[in-house]
Amino acid sequence: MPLKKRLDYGFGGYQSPTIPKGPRSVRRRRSCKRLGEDSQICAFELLAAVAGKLLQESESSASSNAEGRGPFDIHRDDVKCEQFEGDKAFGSKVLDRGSCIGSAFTQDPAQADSSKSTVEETLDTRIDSVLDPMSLVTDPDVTKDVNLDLKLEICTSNRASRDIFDNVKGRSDDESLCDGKINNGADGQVDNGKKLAGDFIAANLGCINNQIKNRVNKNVLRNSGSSVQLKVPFYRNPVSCASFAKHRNNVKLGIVRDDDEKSFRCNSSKIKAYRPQSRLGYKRIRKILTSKYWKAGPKLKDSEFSYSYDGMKPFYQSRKSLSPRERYLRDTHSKRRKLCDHSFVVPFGQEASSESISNSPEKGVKGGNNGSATISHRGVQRSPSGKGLQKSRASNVKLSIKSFKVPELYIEVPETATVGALKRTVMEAVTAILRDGLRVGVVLQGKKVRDDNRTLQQAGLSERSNLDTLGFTLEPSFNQVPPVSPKKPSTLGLLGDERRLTRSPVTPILELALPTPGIPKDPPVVQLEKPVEEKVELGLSPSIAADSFTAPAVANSKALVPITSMNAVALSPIPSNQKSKRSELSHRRIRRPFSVGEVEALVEAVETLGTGRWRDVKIRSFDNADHRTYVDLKDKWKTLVHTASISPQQRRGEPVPQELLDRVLCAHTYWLQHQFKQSGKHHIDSQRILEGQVERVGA
DNA sequence: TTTAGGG
DNA sequence: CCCTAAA
Repeated sequence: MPLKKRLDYGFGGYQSPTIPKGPRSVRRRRSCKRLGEDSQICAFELLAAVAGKLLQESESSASSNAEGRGPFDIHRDDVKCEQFEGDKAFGSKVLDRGSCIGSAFTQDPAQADSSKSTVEETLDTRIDSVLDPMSLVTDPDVTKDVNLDLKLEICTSNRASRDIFDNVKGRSDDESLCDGKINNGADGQVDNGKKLAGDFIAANLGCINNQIKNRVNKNVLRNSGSSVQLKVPFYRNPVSCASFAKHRNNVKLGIVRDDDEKSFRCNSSKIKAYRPQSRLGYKRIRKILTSKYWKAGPKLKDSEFSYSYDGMKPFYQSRKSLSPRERYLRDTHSKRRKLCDHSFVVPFGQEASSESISNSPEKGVKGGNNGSATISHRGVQRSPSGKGLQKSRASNVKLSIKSFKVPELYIEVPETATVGALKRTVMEAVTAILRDGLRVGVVLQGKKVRDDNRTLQQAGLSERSNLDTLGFTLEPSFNQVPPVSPKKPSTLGLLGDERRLTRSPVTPILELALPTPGIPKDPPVVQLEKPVEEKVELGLSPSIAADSFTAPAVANSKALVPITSMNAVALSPIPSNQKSKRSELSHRRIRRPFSVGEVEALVEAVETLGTGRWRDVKIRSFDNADHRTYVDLKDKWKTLVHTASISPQQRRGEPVPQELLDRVLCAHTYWLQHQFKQSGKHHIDSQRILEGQVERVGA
């Protein structure tokens, strides 16, 4: 079948050899795009909330939860929680009408709308209802409200710290805060936590709670007079649920929020200070923050946590759950890589803290009991003792982080699943997120500060002037590991281990088959998707930070498999190491065939956004896939169109489902027409056009 | 930097 | 995937 340069699939005689492209100046930078881009699901928050609720319920069966106990009130076989941004709505609707070649565009705007509202309402209720329990979980004995006012003081010291949470875990006494006794600290932590939080029943969460309590409540709250409150913005107004593919018999829930200032219940003004960075900066930050990939973790069992050896691991980890080998790996890793160079030191005097911005290796951070947590950056590897204390001449940089946002999370469970199953799924997801640990990154003026040895001054942070462009990021400790087949739960553990071993710049590419989005899985599926931007509000100082946080794909003991939405699609680990990148520069990139899942995501995005907006496509569906550039996506689309236009016999490589190819052709055709309309400024009745299209297709 | 296309 | 002209 000959392929014309531009395919022309029916449209009454319309030929499109030369489709005028809209001038670049016309490129849309609509706000709605931003909407879609920014809209993230605060799923983690929901999860946390739900988990809290779970806890509550398990604690007292007589819990008086007023809200319905039933599952989310979703009545359709196939509910799609999706809200289209302007463009998308249009495109989808139109496409729907024109749904050519059978299965192409399955979205029914009407249905989507109605169900959307239903879902939203339900979720709203739901979420609200869990809010209380959450606060309880977060801090049963200290926090009275859910507002967060975690004040951090960044001491402009050179003192390197292993990682924030190591230090946060710090003791309440005057013991050295940064003595690097991670293990010991962790031990005490756990034990103590158990004692303190003995009444937490749910094992997993209990574990987490314990540690949180210890590290946050005990060490921060108690030690300091100031308050550290976790603010958990529970939900934001539903704005858009990114790309839900239609699944038979599965209900996907997307907790949606908007990305507006209203999301932040306090200090919106400060948020605004950050906002102006606008899309570009935002995107950049997200890109950076969104570090790569989370992998499915090993199955979870109460006693079976596997912890990352990375950054904040100690925060969530209990030593006893580590095997010797794990411990070894962890330790060696932390030594080998200065993973986290920012430490979260518990409050002790702002004045007394740290060294100046110069390269002084070791500065203790101690002092008055002023209650602010201190983040000390040091440019040098932490010395063993870390007890040093020196007065600094340089002024401290004070920051207050008001809240952390967590990753968007999609949960997919069969309609027939029980509420209990849903709860367990959520619980597992939450647990897995925490279990795998996080790292902290620093972003300054939209750029990630990679050099951990740089001083704040050197990084340009020595003065307040730059604080407003300072951001902290939460990053997954590990690269995402390709999801495993649901049928092979046993491999989960292996992967879990393997990922530890393979996280080197030369990590081989793991290309595992991904479940096709269109194919419902029996086991519940939890997916953490698109990273959610995280904002850190700064209280004392003029700085505000943005924080992003990628979501881990989570697997439960039943072999949960992340569904494919490109954002969660298994990604081959990419060397985060710039050097290796550079050294490889000018080399041809390795070939990375698109998986079906990726194709699906691409198709979905193009259906929505159209061709010619590859950057947007990238952002929309491949934001996390750093190895897919918009050029790649464009190229892939090109080949897809070609593939779709040739006979199946001529196709090579991994077969793409015909359904997808059909959608490719349909979208391709549609957008040709659409572009034509746009550029020609002809306001042709789309209905008629599409009707014509349908006729032709039908014929 | 992003698009659009040829290689 | 790469390379690049254009915008």
